[in-house]
Amino acid sequence: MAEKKTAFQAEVEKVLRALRKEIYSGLRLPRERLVESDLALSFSVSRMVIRQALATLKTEGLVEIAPYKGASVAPISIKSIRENYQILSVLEGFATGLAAAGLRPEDLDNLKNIVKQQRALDPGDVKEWQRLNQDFHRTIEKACGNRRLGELIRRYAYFTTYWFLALSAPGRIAVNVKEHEAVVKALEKKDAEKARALVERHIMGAGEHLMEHLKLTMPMGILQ
Amino acid sequence: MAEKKTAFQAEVEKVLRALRKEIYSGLRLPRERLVESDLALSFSVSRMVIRQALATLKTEGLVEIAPYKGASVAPISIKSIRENYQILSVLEGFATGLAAAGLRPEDLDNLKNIVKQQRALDPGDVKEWQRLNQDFHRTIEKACGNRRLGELIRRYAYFTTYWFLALSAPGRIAVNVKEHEAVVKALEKKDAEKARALVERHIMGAGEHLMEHLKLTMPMGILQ
DNA sequence: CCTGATAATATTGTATACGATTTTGTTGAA
DNA sequence: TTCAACAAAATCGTATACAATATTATCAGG
Repeated sequence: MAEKKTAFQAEVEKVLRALRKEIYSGLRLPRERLVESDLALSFSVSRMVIRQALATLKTEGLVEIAPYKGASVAPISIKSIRENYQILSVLEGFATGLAAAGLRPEDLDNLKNIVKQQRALDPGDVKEWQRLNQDFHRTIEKACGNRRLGELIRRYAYFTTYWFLALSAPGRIAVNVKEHEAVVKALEKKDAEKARALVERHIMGAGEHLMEHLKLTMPMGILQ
Repeated sequence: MAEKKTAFQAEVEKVLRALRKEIYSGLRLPRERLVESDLALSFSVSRMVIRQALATLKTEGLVEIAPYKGASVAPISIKSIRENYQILSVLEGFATGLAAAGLRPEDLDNLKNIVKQQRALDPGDVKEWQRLNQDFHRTIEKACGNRRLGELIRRYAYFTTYWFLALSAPGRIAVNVKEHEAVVKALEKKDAEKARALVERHIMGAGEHLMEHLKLTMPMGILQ
């Protein structure tokens, strides 16, 4: 994206990575205030860096900003989760369809390898599963040949690493791996339509499953 | 989006509208430099306002910004046009599918009315046609029930009003109106799948037509 | 006249300072 | 006690000032 970075921008990205992690790991809970001067102090960075980072997080939907009131971790609602998953599933599905055409042999090998690792995984190792899952989709995004689409997907994909999203994962891993296998098979046959449909349902399915799970297990009040 | 606006933000939006118009009307040509202090003077607004506006235009893909070199109108390439149309067609198609479910009767009437006006239009009146076209899609975006999706689409839709994009319009109006009619029919039947597919092809088709047109008529050098 | 080096100018990047707004704390009357 | 009114403090928003960088102009040597 940015060919050359200034020191300022590098600092912003550092803060960005840190804050994302703090938010989606659950260290910062929804509605928690993010005071600029505090953050500036704790990251030993100027307040402008923090402001820039917060503005970016706003576009990712992770924080809300109100004039003169400041930033806070965005509250999560079933509605916002659905909105995100819908967008992500559509974009990622489309990207996969595009990738079916231009996929290089080494990319396909890479995907097969990822799926194999996933199948061999300890069913409780959610963290590693999440990493492999990310790798899988990242590979496809790169291969789709639409740079702008890739950037867009990445922005929305941060969402899926939210702390509570992992809650529903253990029961999904087996299903997920099967779906990945089907996607790889479709890509191998260069069946763009099928690959696209599979991924779309794959992601939206994960979303639906998650939302059901949340409705049952979440203490009221955290969700919106 | 923004519940409350500060005076600063209002000024930013004013500049934003003006600059978008200047760019996509052709007043500012690709690669033209956008010097902050000049713009600040001509809009009688602080330089910070300009900077904020330029940053936003960057996310819309209308301008490029390089550190210490400043902003310039983004050069257009066939590739970037294709990327934009792909994204837009997918998102708008999906939104239409969603809208099929939740469309209110008055929205449907509204759409029918727009199409009727379009059919009665003087084939040379590209400006009015563009306006109606925008109305048509805006109505659908609002009815889709996914706020975030609507925002996203709007960001990418600015692109389609680029000055040279209108060049290919006259030969397209008849086709376009027919396609709109088909979409309305699908919506009336609440056939989400069909509405989605129609819109997707509708927009991507417009994109393909445009790109063919540009390859033939554009003086080399303006395109990238 | 060209070319490279250097100085002068123009332009952008950002830390700082200060005004605007919200939030918190205090006080006194009902 | 509870509440409203006001004051004080905290926090945010942004214009300004200056530093960093890029661009243009100048000029000496070939």
